[in-house]
Amino acid sequence: MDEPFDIERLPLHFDSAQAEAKWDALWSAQRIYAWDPSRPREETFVVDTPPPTVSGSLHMGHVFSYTHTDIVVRQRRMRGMNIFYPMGWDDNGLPTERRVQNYFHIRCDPSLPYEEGLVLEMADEATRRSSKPRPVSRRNFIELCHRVTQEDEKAFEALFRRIGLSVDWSQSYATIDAHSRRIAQLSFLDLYQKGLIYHSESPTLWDIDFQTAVAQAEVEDRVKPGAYHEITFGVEGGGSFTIATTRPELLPACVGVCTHPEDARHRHLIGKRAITPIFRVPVPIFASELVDPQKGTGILMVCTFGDLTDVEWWRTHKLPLRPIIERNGTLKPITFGSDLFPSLNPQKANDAYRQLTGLSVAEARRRIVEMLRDPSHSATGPDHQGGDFAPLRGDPKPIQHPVKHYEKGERPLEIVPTWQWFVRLLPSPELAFDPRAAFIEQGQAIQWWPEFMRARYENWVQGLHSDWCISRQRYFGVPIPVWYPLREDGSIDREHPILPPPEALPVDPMSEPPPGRSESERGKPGGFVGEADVFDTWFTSSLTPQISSHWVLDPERHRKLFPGDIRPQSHEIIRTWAFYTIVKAFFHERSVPWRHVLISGWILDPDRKKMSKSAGNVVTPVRLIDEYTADGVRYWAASAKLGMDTAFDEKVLKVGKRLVTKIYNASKFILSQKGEASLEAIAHPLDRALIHELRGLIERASQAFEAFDFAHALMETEHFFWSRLTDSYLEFAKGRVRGLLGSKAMQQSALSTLESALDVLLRLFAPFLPFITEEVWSWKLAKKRGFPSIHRAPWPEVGELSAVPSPEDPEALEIGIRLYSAINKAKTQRQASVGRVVPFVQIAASEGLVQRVEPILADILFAARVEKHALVARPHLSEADGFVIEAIEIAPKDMREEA
RNA sequence: GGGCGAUUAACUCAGCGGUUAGAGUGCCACCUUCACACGGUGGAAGUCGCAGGUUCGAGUCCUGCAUCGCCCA
Repeated sequence: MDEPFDIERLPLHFDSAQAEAKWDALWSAQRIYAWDPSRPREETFVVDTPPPTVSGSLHMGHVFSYTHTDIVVRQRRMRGMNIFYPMGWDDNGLPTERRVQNYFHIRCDPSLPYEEGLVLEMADEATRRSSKPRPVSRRNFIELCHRVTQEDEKAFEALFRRIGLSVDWSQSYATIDAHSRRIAQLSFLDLYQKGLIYHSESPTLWDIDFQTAVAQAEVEDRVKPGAYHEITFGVEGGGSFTIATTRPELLPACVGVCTHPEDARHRHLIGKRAITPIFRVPVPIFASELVDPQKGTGILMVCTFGDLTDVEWWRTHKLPLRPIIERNGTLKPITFGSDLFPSLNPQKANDAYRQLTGLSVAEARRRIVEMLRDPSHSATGPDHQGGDFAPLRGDPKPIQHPVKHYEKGERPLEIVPTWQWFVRLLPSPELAFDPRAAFIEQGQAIQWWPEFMRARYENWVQGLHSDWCISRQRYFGVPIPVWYPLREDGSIDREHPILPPPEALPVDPMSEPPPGRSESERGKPGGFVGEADVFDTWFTSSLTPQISSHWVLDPERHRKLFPGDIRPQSHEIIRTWAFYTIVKAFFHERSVPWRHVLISGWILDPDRKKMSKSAGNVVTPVRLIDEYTADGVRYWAASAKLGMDTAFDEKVLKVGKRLVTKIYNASKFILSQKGEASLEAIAHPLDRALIHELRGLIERASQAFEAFDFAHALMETEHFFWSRLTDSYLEFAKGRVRGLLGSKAMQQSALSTLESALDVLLRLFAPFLPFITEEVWSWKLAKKRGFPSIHRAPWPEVGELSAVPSPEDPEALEIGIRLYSAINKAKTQRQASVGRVVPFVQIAASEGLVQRVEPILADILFAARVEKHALVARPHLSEADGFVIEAIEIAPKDMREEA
């Protein structure tokens, strides 16, 4: 940077790899991207960066969206904003646990004691196949999770640096680090105090493989094959009816029967009691609008629990709770003939149920279907102890139906009553307002880019049907900061949880005693137990603005950073990340978390499938950066507008690299010219026309950035650079620049125009192509303009060119291009290169055009290597006809030296 | 089933009420040219998904339909 610029020393080709490494190191060393905490909020631009899930590798989808953010950030920085652009790592949660289990071939067994100094190596494939996972203690497991994520974070940072993200790395956080744990636990205490959190044993969506609760936002419907089983029930006092169910194995959990109030087929049954087959349990028959008379037989059994409607009926009709599914998805032992499980024939019921105990849901279904084929299990007879026909009517009818799955899970979710913590999202007597209406309002106070993405958010809020279950039965997560007293009989008193004071956070209730108690009381009657559950990862991730702003811990910093300016993210997590973040900001401070949400689209493979690790169609970035340069890769990302899914196409990267090369070469030429450039010297009509057009470009590019339409700004800038500057103006100016044409003043005018235009264009390109622009800037302009880094130089403004008067003919450049093209075309059609000398050309045009081209004619003809010419006005030509080459002579190749 | 988006040249995309619809890539022809062959010049290439409608005028607005994708049931 200190070396004087010397054209002779510049290599023919731009060494991008060397330059990228050099600038990354220099930017770091000079803290170009550091946030300045002393500047006020109005001058600050705050980014709520998505913390990537640290899962081992980044693909082009990541590069795509992170580059979008960086482009916006870099432009704002050049506009003088004090940028707060942190990086977070989302390392807690299931993806990390799964990766760590697989990496070391281990599983967590919380009953095991901690092994001091446990060192494990990555397991090889043979070990994974031949042996069972090694059990490790909870604490060892968590330590191993930390180890793996720290390695992953390094790899992620390296890649993010390679693509030139202007992140302030000193502001990094991890969602599992002590600071994030403290903020998450503070959030819990605050919500608890505000009555927005409650603890209850209630039916919860439950993944039987991961054995954890999941929230509505993590559930997805998958269309799976199933079958309607038509099963005949008896009726107390005589009669029968036939229900249809896809889950016959839940028959022992049946607590009621339900039909539509208007359904004439079943209206006579309402108010009576039905008797279930096999188990002979009397259950009430009631009516509900929620029943779809078109589905199945129009009458159905209500179980605890087959689906979420069952939960609703169970609540509203105060039905008994008869859960039969264990947390691992098998049928638990139960005894009929008890208060909870009544039966008209307990012995038969228990004989039957015994065959189901311990079976998986799928196995139990097959077994119970066999039983239902036996007429002796029918409850339709007068004493309900058998009947004339089997309860199962005909064969099950196969259907395709949506089944709820955990988004990361394989087997269908069950609904299991468990103790869980919830954040209120639905209206309730405890709240003075409808949270959903408030969330919609908050969404409207935020600007969504593109605007239509707001509909995704509103759809989600309107469809909310559950409070937010925030507890997870996992290990690597933020602990829920709660203990429970143990009664004298050793039972857990969940009604009186013990919470820590805010200053004690973060706490781990599994390894620390509550305030004022001693660890020796743990697990003893009269003592306490720690809450073993951890938070849903979204409970922490929804606090990224507060984690960055040090909410509660540093009010002054918080005021400078909250609410933020932009939240970049992708559209599939509007219902989770965007939604929960809005919820938290509203509940904690009645505020929006940020002013703008920027939604990047997806990168699709050529088959238009989303590029994702699980789909196995990822393209890894490093090879592409090596081949097309970091700027080239960024060019590709920058070419796509926000919200638009884009098919991955390597051709676009190639174009990016071509642009980088062109900037390098054109800059080399322009900046190697001798002489002092100044705006005041710009006097030639062509020069003033170029500057005039440049002012228009600055306006259009700046406006595009206001609407976060960086792709448009890039397109405009690129087009100007290529077609106005390098393809034409640069050629027209060469005669004067070399002193071969016109006066000394006109030479000054040309080189001043070139340098000024390059100066502006480099700055317009800088947010997109940070490496090549910084490289070129450093040659000469850095010192001359007094901004050592282009990324701290001012974003171009029209006003900075005000020393250059408007051209008399604003279209002078356009007219020049038309003449130049006409001559080039004539040469090409005669199979001559554009470099060939033209001893004579006769050009015809309209009278008006002839007059307009006069002031610039010499420059154009020089560029076209014309020696003698005749320019004639033809009355039959209009200005739109342009220039007509009526005659042209082209010199032989070897004459070009004489030019 | 409800909501949202996409559908423009072989490919990737601009254009979103106003003259014969654009760019880049690819293709074809030509050109080593003094910043650049990691170039340049020129060319061919589209009934703007389909059908109606509004308008003096419609890829551009409206209504249906089709196909693809996403979100939600």
